Amino acid sequence: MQTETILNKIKTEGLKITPQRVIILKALHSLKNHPTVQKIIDTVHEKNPNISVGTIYKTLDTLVEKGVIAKFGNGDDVTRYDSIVEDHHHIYTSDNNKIEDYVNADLDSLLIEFFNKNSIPNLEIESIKVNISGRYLK
Amino acid sequence: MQTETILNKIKTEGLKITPQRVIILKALHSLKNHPTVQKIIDTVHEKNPNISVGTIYKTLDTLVEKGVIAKFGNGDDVTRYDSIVEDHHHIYTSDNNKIEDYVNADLDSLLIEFFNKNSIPNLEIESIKVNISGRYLK
DNA sequence: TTCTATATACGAATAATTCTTATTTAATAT
DNA sequence: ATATTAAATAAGAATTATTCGTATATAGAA
Repeated sequence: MQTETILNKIKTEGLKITPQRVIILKALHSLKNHPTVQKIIDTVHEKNPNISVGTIYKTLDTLVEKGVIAKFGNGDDVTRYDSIVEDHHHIYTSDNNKIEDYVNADLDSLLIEFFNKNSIPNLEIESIKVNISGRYLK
Repeated sequence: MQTETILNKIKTEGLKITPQRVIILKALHSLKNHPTVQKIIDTVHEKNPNISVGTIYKTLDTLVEKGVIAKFGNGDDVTRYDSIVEDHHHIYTSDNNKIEDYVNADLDSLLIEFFNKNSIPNLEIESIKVNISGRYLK
């Protein structure tokens, strides 16, 4: 979702469009690689050192709550934010510590079909995300 | 992996079998549901309040490093430990905050086959884990 | 322009995790 | 069985991450 779309969305939800929110959102969108809070704080503070850390945490929480950004954790104790909420998967590599997006509609269909045929008793599935771990060959 | 198997394994790795390690491992194995560190600490302290928190953290780290237990994070800022390292998937439900294991060999084959046909350039895949989110119908 | 609920800054408080160091101990060799 | 020693532990201090409380500021509505 683009920054503008998100701003509209949160406005619709009855939240105010503040300069802080705009700046934080733009920072998140400029950081392509699933940034940690610290990375977002650093980026925001480069040009706006006056925005408080508490506000950044709170704004991110609010955005997650409104479903316009996502939050996830890997096993490394760092919480990461994802500016994309649309369904997609992640590739983790041991080489670098980047987390890449993996989008593949065929995979999605395959999984949906699988769970249609093999449904889990009483469970209504809301999302299926695949985490691919591996390493890049030199 | 059973406690005994793990003890043998870490012994082979040149680590000492200490009472603390045995107690912590058993606690982890008795807690079926992907416990947080806090839960493990509480369980250990029920009968062994003398085992220090630092030791518990360190022991868990060591076990993860040796690959005999696993560590993962969901988006809720809590690090969780998994006594099972063998490939399996997780079901997250919004209702309760439990995380269930999902084991299905057919799903595994399906995924392996898919990525054989649709390999990701230069990436050697080491593991594929599926996170299923949903809610249980009453 | 005024008004008011909401948002922000600031720093204090809390929680989670790591680090430091003196002491203890498991496992090895004797 | 005992001595030896590298590794492990306890304890709590230090660090880092996150949340909270509150006085002030402000976006958006009237």
